[in-house]
Amino acid sequence: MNAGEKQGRYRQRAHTRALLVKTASELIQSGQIPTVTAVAETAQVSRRTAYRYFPSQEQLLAEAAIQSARPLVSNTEFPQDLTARIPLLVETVQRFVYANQGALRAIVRLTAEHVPGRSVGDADHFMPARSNRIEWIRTALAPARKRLGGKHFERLVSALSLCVGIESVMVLTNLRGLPQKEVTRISVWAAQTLVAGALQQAEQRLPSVRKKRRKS
Amino acid sequence: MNAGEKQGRYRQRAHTRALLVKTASELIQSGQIPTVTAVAETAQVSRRTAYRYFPSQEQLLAEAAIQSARPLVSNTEFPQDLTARIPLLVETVQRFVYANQGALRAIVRLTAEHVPGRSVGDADHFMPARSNRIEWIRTALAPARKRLGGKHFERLVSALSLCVGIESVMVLTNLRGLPQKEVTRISVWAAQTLVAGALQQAEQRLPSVRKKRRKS
DNA sequence: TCTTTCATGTCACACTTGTGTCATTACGGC
DNA sequence: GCCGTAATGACACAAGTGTGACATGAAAGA
Repeated sequence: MNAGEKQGRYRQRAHTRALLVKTASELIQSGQIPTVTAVAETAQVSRRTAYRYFPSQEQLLAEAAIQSARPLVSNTEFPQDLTARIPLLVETVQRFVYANQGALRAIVRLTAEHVPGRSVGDADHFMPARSNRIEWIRTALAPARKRLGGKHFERLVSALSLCVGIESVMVLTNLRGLPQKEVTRISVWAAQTLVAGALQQAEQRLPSVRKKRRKS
Repeated sequence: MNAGEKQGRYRQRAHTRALLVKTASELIQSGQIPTVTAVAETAQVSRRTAYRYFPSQEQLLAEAAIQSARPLVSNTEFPQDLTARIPLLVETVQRFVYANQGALRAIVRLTAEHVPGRSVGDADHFMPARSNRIEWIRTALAPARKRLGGKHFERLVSALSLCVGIESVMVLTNLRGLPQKEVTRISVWAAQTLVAGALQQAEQRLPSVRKKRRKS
């Protein structure tokens, strides 16, 4: 038996927990970074109870941020042409990032604490923020998988994960002082250039295949 | 009269301020994220005084982190060949990032809190964390400035700032689970590909200049 | 030397984060 | 239905963050 999930008053527990997350999520989306007290009061719940479900403010906010982020991930319809998919990918992701900037920055704050080298004592910090960014990129790049081969495909995915997402927005905004429009422009250009370069290198690696690329 | 810099007891002020930054820097480098109280006590200074120089803990820690980072920025001798400069730039920066990961992640935590949209009240939050990353990139790319032109040069600088630095390490480490060696490899590839792409596009924009570059 | 500033220290206050302790209430099992 | 336990509330506490208000001592300027 792993976790006593459906035992005792699990219904009440689930309700309280969900209520807290939902309340925190709403407060975050309204622009604030709410205190535990604020969340508890808004949720009509004792502050102590909030701390019973979430060991720290950050845990609560992180979960709220993730929840408020997830619904916006809709399956964007990608065109067939690879070169047209990239701007669509980047613009969609960056628009999403700007729409949820507060929540995503909270996630960054949390993951930034987690220095990979050393896991801290007996704290069971479950790392929450496995974003779906990688999935989006993989989907958008799917048509290039065969042409690149698994290894180079993954390298391109990794490279694109640097050009897209909250971290890229943070860098271009805070370090370079760019407005949203410029941020998106740069991201799109970088992504396109990387994809073009990867394809170009692939062609040079396999010059014999080049002529066959006309098949289907 | 702009700023009363050298008026009054400016010597004493400078000393106290430097002492605070230095103390905080040392505490950060020892792995902690010190409280203002801790910094003040270690520096043998009243807590109130620390708050007189730095309006918030963040300001103090940010400045300390920057200072602890700066000494490691030695003028790396760049070769003349542009294509050889890029790997050197990336490897140097990424090695530096890994060496100061704790401090740099602290900076990220701090800057991540600063949501650009809304400035809070009358606090004169001057954002401190202008890293020198941009300088390094500009220096490394300097030979390409003429070929690219100011606008495209800056775009390339922005794009490279996404592939290099603590954020890139965080993304590739936390999101993709890559070890240091792989992180550096990906970063180098991305940077090289971006530079090559930018140059290629510049040639296509100015075909008349092409014959003057006889590089293979 | 003697004021006059100015940097600093001291004390205090409101607010937040976590945590511990104990009472109360309401749900679930019988 | 009753009872026991589990969820919650009510306080309390230590520590930290910023921020006032006021005292004090030392350096600057005459």
